[in-house]
Amino acid sequence: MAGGLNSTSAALLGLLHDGPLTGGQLVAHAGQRLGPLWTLTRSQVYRELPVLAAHGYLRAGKPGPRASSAYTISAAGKRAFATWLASPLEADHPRNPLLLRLGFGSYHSKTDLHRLVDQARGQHEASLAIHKETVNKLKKVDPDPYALASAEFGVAYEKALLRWLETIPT
Amino acid sequence: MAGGLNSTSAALLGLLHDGPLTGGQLVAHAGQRLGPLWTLTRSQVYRELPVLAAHGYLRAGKPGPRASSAYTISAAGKRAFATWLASPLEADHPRNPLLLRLGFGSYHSKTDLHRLVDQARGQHEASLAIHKETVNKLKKVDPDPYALASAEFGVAYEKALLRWLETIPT
DNA sequence: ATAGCCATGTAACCAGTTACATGATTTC
DNA sequence: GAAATCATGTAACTGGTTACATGGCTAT
Repeated sequence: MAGGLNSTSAALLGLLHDGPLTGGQLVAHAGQRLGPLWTLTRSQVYRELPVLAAHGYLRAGKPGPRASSAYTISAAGKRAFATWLASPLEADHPRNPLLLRLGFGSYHSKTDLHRLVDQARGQHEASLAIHKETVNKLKKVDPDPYALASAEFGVAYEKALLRWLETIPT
Repeated sequence: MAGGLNSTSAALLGLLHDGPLTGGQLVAHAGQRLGPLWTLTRSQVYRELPVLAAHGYLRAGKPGPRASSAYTISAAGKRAFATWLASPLEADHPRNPLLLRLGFGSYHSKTDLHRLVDQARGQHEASLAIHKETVNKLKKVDPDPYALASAEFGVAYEKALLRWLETIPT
């Protein structure tokens, strides 16, 4: 972490801009605020927190119940986060299990291929519904236009995938 | 690997259906045939090959230059691959660095936000061009409709993303 | 024949997932 | 106040990336 933050750490620092949080609270906030856009597991959070503290980006408060302490972001932490925000965008490497299977399409039996497409359709229709709901909720409640844009990406992605799905030769 | 194959191993077994290949050749074939649909590094290949051999899915030939031997898929290997093909589709968990940054959109300066969007546009226009070219090549040369469908997914994905990009509030 | 280059294989590292142990809290 | 449940923190493991060492090939 000499040069820059990894995405997980950056996400944590970002979340802590709104005030001190404990590990558990961070996990919860990440789930809500970053939601399906970027996942973050408990293990990752608890692994990164001490590292960030060691770098002086965070300061741990007094341990509460279960040795859980709230972490506060420092000035250095805010600086590191700002640097990350301005740093070059990492490449997007989508890795879709459906595509791998489809790459071997000619080895599939007709039935297996149909099942594969059906499964994919089911999964992505479900995701589409979730993203649509998120969009609707945000439109009513939250004024942050970027959270809305992210959710709309989800909708666009799922729609594009579903449309493409129907073009697969059977 | 008691129950099923992981995606990497499955990809290797799939590639070996066309005949014995060495580690290096497998890497090359993966790059060509699976291309951007599913990446596979040398390290992964060399790690999985002995494991697959130990399971009896592959049989190593006589070592050639540089201790590289061609691996042949066994009947058990073909069975394992067929089982994998028919097994339930894993979920698709896209994880897009752009979305994470955008999730913190309100912390961006206007200039940084513009730069972010510009970078993303550049990256995805480049990807779109590559996928389009792949589609064109395949249309002329390769008769496999599934390879074509995969490449067309690439095009659809990039187009959807680029269209969405322009809707981001500046 | 040698120098430089490329391909091959290895190893160390980092990120992400799953599964577990145990401390707190609620409920009866 | 005991039992069941839930949240918290840890640890082990798997998958993926990066960086390195060295064998073999090519060109002069």
